[in-house]
Amino acid sequence: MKPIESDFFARDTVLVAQELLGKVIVVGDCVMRIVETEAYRDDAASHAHTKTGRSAIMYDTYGHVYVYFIYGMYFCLNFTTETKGMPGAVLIRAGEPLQGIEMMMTRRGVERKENLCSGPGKLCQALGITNEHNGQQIGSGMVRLFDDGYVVERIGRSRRVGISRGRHLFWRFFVNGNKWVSR
DNA sequence: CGAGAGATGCGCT
DNA sequence: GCGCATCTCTCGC
Repeated sequence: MKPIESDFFARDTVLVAQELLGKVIVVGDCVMRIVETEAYRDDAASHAHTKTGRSAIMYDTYGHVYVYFIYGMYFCLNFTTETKGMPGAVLIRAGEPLQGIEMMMTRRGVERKENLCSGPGKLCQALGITNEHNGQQIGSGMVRLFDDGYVVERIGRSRRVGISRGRHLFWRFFVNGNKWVSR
C-alpha cells in the first residue's frame, strides 16, 4: 500500500479521473476501491464554471478533499486537481467495499453489499463523509489514498450522470464490467 | 423489472 | 426563489 502523493493530482483532471480507478480510499476503519469517477474542470456542468465561495477550492488547491451538499440530503466526495489557476476536481462515484463492511452497512441501513457504495451519495454515507471533511489535504486528514498495485484491465467511458449542461463531454470513467459500478 | 415522483436544504443570482 | 454532480419508494406491467 503506497500512499498517493499530491503531485498525482497536479495534472489534467480527465487523466487523473482515469488513473484514480483501482486506487484505494481509507477513511477510519473503512476501505474501498474506486471503480467509477467523473472529471469536472471549468466546463458548463462544473461548480467551477464560475469561481464562487464553494468552488474556490477547485481553483486554489490540488490533492485536497472537496465535499459538497446536494439535494438537501446527500454529500459528494471529490479530490481537487490541476495547477496554475485551472480549476478541477474528480468526483468519486462508486467503489468496491473492502474493509469495515459492517460499519458501512450500519451507516447505510441496507442489507445488500451491492447497495453500499454504488453512487456518490451512497458512497459518502457509507464512509461517513460530511462537510467537515471539506478542505482537508488528502493523506494528512481523515481521508487517505493508496496504490496497492491493483491493475485496471479496461476503462469504460461515458457521459457524466445527472447533469443538464456539458452533456457532450464523455468524462465519466469506470472499471469495465465491474459489478460495483453504479446504475 | 422500469418509470415517475417526493424528500429536503443550501448556494447562488 | 430556483435549481441541484442523488436516492428511495411506489405503482403499474
